[in-house]
Amino acid sequence: MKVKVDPSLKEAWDLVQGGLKRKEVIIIVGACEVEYRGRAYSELPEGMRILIIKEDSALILHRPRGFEPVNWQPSGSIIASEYKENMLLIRAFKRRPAEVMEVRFREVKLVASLKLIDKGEFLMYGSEEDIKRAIMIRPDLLERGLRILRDERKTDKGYVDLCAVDSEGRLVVIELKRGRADKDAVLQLLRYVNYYKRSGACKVRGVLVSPSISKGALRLLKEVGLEYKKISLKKCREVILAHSNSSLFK
Amino acid sequence: MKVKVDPSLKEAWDLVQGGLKRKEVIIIVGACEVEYRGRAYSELPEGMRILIIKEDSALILHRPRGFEPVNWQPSGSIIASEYKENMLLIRAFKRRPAEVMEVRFREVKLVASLKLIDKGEFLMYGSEEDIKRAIMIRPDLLERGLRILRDERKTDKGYVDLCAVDSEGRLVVIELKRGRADKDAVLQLLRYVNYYKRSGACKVRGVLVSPSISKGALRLLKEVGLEYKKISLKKCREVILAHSNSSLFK
DNA sequence: TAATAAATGTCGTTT
DNA sequence: AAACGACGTTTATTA
Repeated sequence: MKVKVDPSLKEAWDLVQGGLKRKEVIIIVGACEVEYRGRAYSELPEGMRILIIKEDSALILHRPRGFEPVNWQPSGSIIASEYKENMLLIRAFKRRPAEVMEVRFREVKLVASLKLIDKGEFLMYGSEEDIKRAIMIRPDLLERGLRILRDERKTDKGYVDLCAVDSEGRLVVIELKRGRADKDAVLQLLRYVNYYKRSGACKVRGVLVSPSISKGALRLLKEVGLEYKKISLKKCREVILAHSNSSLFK
Repeated sequence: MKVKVDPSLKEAWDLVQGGLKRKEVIIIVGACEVEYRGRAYSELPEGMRILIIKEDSALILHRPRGFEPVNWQPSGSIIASEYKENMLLIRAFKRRPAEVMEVRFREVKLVASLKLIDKGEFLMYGSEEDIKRAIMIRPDLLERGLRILRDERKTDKGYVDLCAVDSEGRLVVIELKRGRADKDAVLQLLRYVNYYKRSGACKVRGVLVSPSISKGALRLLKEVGLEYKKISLKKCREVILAHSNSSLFK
């Protein structure tokens, strides 16, 4: 790891050049101005910020407040650094869409470059995919007598989350949301249901499944003759865990 | 600014405590494991990462690759740091929704805490708002004889981007998109147009305005009897600049 | 490559 | 507090 506190711009540039060459992660803290041109245009006059350059050439520039970076460039950019006229320039190009971000440092307070070793596998529970998994294990989470049709979404034009057949033989189109469902979710479901109604002969139901739903969405849902079923993420997690445990004993 | 390279965990903790108290921006680089519980659940085993704690208590944890943080907590969290059992704990709570993120450092390579002075005003051009502004200045960007109705969106239930009256006295509902318009944009416009058709007596047109549109969206648009008008962000920018220049001579 | 939908989306604005 | 829509959304998946 190479670190310099209050380096000259020339020293900082040397360190950045080395870091880029070795594909390390680089952190620069200092006074800079920023310009972006691409899908939109932005300007940011001088101020103290933190720039992170990652080993896959993603760039992230942070101000002292807020969760979001003020400017950035995603992975796979082409990065160049230059030292001229008492400035340290960092420039990141990208094609498709064509975009450029340029950071001009007037002063660097801290610069560091190091290889970050990070092999940890990130695990997340509670995604929409997890709800789907739970329902496929236990369709009765929605209603008794429900039979899930595997991979219906592939065969159809729309990307339906799940399809099933109810105890009376009706097709049940299911739309899942991991958070509060809104009007968009209802319209999404409506599109799929209409598709099946047009194309198929059998009766079609549409069910929106989520932990909660907005008032407006629920009103719209009922207006267009769709159904709502509440589900708990916690319950889904339990079902998945119980199932993977029982699978161990097969 | 306080910086320590390869500090002991105790030293790092001292520096973090001081930084939190003074509401500075803190950067920690080191080996850590992470846990998150809230709207979802996540686990990340040990690895080298970068943690930024901002002065408004936003937390951002970055791995060596990718644009997005692997874990985070937005502004306004309650942050606590602890030193125990050979670990430096950083913990961020948030209510509504209730969420906790905990970072456990086993080793710290670099820690820095400093006051970032950043008064620069961020300027961005090319937003949807800019398209709206340009059309309000020069409605003929869309078509001749168009008259924009000011702030129609306020009086209505839906948040229509713009309303206008065409040369034949028909109401024109306008939906703006700064990027490529998709099916969602068409459905959004359709909702507003239907609202006006139901509630009003006069004839209603719906026009989607954007720099480009997806094939599927265009097909859907025509199916439901709406119109498309291409617009260039560059042109909008020129119109706004020309207008603000001419305003100087009033 | 385009299109389509998810996301711990976040953020701002209005009700 | 809830709802609604924009975002340089980004990212992943699929045709």
